Amino acid sequence: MAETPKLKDVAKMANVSEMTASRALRGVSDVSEAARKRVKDAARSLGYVPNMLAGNLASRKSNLVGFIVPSLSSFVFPEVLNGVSATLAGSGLQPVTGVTEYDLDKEEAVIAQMLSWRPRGLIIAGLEHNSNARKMLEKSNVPVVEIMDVDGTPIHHCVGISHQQAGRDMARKLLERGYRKIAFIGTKMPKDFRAQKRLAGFKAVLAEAKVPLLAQELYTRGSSIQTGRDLTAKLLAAHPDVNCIYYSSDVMSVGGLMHCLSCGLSVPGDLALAGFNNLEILNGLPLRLATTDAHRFGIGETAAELILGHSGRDKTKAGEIITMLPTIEIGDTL
Amino acid sequence: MAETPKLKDVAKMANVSEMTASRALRGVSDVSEAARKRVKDAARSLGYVPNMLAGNLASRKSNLVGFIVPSLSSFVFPEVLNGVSATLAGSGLQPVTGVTEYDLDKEEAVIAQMLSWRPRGLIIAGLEHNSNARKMLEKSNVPVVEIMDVDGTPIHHCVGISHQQAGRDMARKLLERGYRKIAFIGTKMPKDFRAQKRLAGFKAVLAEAKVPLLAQELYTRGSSIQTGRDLTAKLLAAHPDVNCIYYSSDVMSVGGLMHCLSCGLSVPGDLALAGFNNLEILNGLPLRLATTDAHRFGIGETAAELILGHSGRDKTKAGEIITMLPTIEIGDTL
DNA sequence: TTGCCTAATGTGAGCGCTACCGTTAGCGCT
DNA sequence: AGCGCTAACGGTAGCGCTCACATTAGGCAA
Repeated sequence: MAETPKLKDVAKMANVSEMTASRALRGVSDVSEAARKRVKDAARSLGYVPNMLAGNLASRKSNLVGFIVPSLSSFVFPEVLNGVSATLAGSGLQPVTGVTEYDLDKEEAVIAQMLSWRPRGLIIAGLEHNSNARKMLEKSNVPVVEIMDVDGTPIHHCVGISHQQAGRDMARKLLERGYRKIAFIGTKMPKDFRAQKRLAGFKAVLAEAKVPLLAQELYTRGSSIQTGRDLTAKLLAAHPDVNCIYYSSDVMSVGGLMHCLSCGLSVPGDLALAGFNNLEILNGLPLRLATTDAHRFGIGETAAELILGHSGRDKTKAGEIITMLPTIEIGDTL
Repeated sequence: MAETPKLKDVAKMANVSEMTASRALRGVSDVSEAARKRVKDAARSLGYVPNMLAGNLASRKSNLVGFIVPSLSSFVFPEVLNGVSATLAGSGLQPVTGVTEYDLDKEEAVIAQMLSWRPRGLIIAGLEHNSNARKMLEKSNVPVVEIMDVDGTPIHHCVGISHQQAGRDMARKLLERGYRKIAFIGTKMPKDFRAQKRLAGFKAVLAEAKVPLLAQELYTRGSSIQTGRDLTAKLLAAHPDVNCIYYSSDVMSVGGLMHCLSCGLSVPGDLALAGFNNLEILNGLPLRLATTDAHRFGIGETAAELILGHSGRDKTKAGEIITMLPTIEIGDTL
């Protein structure tokens, strides 16, 4: 029993051919109940663990789903992965994670690595890729689901919200509520395309309404409550007239709220706050922060479903574009 | 160019044998610079993507690392995954994620699935497994790193903190600070072994000091600020004399703090609060909550390093047990 | 020259499965 | 009896690579 048992050993023990053993273990038809039972018993008693590498090579498809995101350190992508994982559970497919750090060249490398597994599908955050990456994805025969964002041209499928619209909607909402001294706090990362799109949409609506964006604070590192708090303080110190701040993330707006709490600013009386994502941590705070729901979990679920749905149909058929709505949650801070 | 190009095609184009092409692409020695360049150019111009399934089958080892955790919906495991992913980046290895939902039978299934990939290593949260799972892991020839916890007998390697000690230390700290009206709020999940160990250690020290645990609130769903807030309110309503609460998670203790803020209780004057994990969200709140650092990211990093380190040595050599210290951060709430 | 050594390359022989097709046995029907 | 049909099973030929071992070419000492 030194070596790991192979299918051959199981077959021998069950007195059937390898083929029958293979069918029995995979739950394929054309096997009598008696044989199936013998095979399963043999497999169990030998402690047989199938070799997916061999199986998938022979059948020319794998049970892996690539999941490629810019980061795992925010609250955003882990929750998407959670949705993917929940939907994939029980299907026999498993997600392989790759992180790009908002770098399109790293993304290309990760995509290449993923494709070398001949995965059943690829879930990638964002619609922006460098030209090599696009080419690889297009000629790869692997169904691709681009997630989070729908503002662009997907390769096959796409599930997300329009971040442009999210920005525009929030700007309209703020204007509608009468705010005119508006500021923005967000990430500076030039490769966070979605944050950029939100800001662009936001600014566009303000411009249309001839309302200036009074101030803007940008940061490069990850979002955090502390950063939100510090930048809010800094921004208000420099622009005391601002009475409404739009943040690129809820984590940051929570920091804003904490600043207001600790220095006695009334919200939304003195300062209105709005974030983005609708994170779970917003629940239970002294005030319900205004935000936009980004459907993280649902996007993960839907992306995984799209890939599961690809079993029957042929590979790269017409892509589906599933647009979710960036619903604004008004909360108590506007 | 209908079919995906194979190594054979690259070799033909570069005028070398498959073997030389294989060596050239893998960066193995024994290839002249000229040949290597020709091969790489050919590969690029054909858009060649190697097939890991075939390659790994032939070389009998894969570039996958299994990562098995009970859940992805808390803040805990995504951050561990982040550490794993960060360390693995650039090594050519990639993490495959499996979720067990705190169910040892699901865990067994996930382990079986993972092992069928003949992964380079397996990272599993927790030291508790059912006997089948243990058996599979032991006879699998795959290095196993059990993480988070060190209270138990690891299969090979182990990286984590002692949760018993974390509970004991916090109890001592509370007693030392003079608290005697102590309560606990935590998860009821019978399969969250680590939370149980913390509570056991906590209770043991209280018992030694003959200090009763005045009250205890348990919940079954995931931790959240809202839940922490609600249960704190409920507990205090039933036990107004309690002046110190230990929570099984920081997310919950933040909820406790929010409750105090909103009903004017002074912290720690009226009520002292302590949590567990040292989550990032603790930074920037009105008060720095007391907590214990659980070294999530570091555990992920270290586990991945252990697996990377396994390249040279032989597979299942003496296991390393790496114990990190559950350092208490006193903060402002004790 | 001859021999020996090293660097660079090539040649089978699989890795452990599954797709594809062929075979066999058993049954009901005319 | 002879036919067709289906359920159950098996043999063969790979999947696309890499290992372990040749083999070749060139360089240098004796």
